[in-house]
Amino acid sequence: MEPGKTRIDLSQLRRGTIEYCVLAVLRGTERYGFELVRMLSEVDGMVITEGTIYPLLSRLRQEKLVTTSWRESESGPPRRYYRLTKAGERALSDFAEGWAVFRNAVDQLLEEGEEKDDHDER
Amino acid sequence: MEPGKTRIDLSQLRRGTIEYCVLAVLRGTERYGFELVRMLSEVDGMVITEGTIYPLLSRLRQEKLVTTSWRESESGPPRRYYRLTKAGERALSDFAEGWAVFRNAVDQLLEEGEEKDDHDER
DNA sequence: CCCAGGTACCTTGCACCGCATGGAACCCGG
DNA sequence: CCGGGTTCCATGCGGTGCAAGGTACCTGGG
Repeated sequence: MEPGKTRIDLSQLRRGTIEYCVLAVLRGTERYGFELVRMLSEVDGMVITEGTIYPLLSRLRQEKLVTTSWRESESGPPRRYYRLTKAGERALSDFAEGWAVFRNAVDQLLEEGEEKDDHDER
Repeated sequence: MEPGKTRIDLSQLRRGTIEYCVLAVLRGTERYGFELVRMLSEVDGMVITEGTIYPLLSRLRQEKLVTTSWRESESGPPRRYYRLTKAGERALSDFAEGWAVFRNAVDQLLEEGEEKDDHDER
């Protein structure tokens, strides 16, 4: 590890949000687990592995936020496709509300009293 | 509780952020634990209790992100005041970076596909 | 004088979830 | 037949928010 580059452990940050990011990606389409890992891994700031997603998907299924259906693949074992339920859609929009409030709270706290260097503008 | 108001458990969301919210509030001033609970509780979306803050503050002290000093109070037991260290300031700004990236990732995922018309402006 | 209630500190234990690890089954090309 | 890609899954550890409970100090009322 280089000094001066104190990387912070951000895995705790992702807690409680990955779940809904998955739901968000499932809006409108069916997708399978491995695909979700690839998709979300490509988003900057969203590291995700199989060890994360499969237990997560099991929980979503158990809570009836998604339904699943097996389908054959031409290049590999069969895939389990996930689709949003009504409850899943509602959970997602509920979360979006809570997220907005929380995000603003954190932004506000981080910005307050930070008027020295401003190199980005929104 | 009204029906149709399915509140989501947001405590998971707070994981890994409260710590830095505390550091943020400590920028420039000294504050004591009980005060921090009251301050953060007033921010919308930031529920916090003593059971959360004291273990958290202990950890911050152990990691040398804050230093403390006892001071008498005129109305009650003595207070332990917390002050940011250099390491604390650095940890805070490191987090702010990571937070911005993560927040944008979540925002992006939540917004995508939320539009009914098929023309985007970005 | 004592005791209820506010202030202020703290510890202990549970629950939750991200992720590392490891494994199974299927297919293909060499 | 063997290695490597794809696709699924289960298990266990570790960090952390929070509820519950405990101590000590001060003030005011009965």
